[in-house]
Amino acid sequence: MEKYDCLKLENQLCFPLYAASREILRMYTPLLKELDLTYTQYIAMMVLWEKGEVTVGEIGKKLFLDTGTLSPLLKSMEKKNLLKRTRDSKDERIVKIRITNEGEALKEKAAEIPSKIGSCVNLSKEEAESLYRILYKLLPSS
Amino acid sequence: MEKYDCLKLENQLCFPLYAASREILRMYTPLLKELDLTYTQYIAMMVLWEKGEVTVGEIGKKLFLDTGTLSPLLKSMEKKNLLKRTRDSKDERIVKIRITNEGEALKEKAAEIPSKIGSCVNLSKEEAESLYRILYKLLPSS
DNA sequence: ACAAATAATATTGTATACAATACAATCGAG
DNA sequence: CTCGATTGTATTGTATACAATATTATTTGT
Repeated sequence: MEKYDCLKLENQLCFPLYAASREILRMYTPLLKELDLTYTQYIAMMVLWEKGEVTVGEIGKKLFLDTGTLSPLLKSMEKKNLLKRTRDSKDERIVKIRITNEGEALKEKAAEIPSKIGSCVNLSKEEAESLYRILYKLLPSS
Repeated sequence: MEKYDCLKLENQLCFPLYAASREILRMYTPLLKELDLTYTQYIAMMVLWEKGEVTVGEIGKKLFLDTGTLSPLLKSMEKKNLLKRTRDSKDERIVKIRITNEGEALKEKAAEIPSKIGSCVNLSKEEAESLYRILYKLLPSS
């Protein structure tokens, strides 16, 4: 092993992770476009579909995104009537994000997306499970 | 399995892929800052450290990035004297990217980065190999 | 030879990401 | 009680990403 071999792309673990992530995002784009959502908006909606109402901070923790990303994202989603932002009356620092009926309705169409993606991704069940498990080891356990 | 269970974050394969990718990028950021590089610039340098001279299109193919990302990236790297851009005299459509001495010199410092990252990532050898193999299955085989 | 197709790169427009900073509201030790 | 520390969001600045479009140069069919 040469001194600089570690700097070759094919010897890096991070690079295929980065590239595969973008590759899958690109697969989602045309499907999500039919719902007028981006991928980031889609996973934010996932939190709302499950919880109904959450704070900005809770979304950030779940998605590993900071407010620099979320603030403008949530504002643009409010403009599209997917959610409503309101300051908590008890603690004015907190902004509560509540899903609207329109946002809730989108769930129906969205439910078709995962299987469409699944059929494009060519992994065995074992590989998918293994990938899932290893990826979660890379995330901060909180 | 409920109809909407597929829309839960924890049942998604794409989400941990996306989150883990960003997580690792964040680990690189402070290390690369010492070299005044971003991660995208770093992997572009990897291509140059290995090849010396390549076309824009070749970099794009290797990194799975399109010209909308690469054009401004390579221009800013030229400003930092890491590389030189020149039109091919035989085919004026092609822009050749050639590493400079300054860019070549950076290789020395960069060689320390992979091991530093490796020591932060808590995967066994088997897990790392498995992850690597599966991720490459997600990339277009070209 | 030359118009149409193709190829390589650049530009534009939109949407993230995230570090750094700011700021307002609440908490907590003394 | 009160002021410094902490918390929750927002803003700013910089750097990607990528779809869509444009531009310029070669290639190709006839």
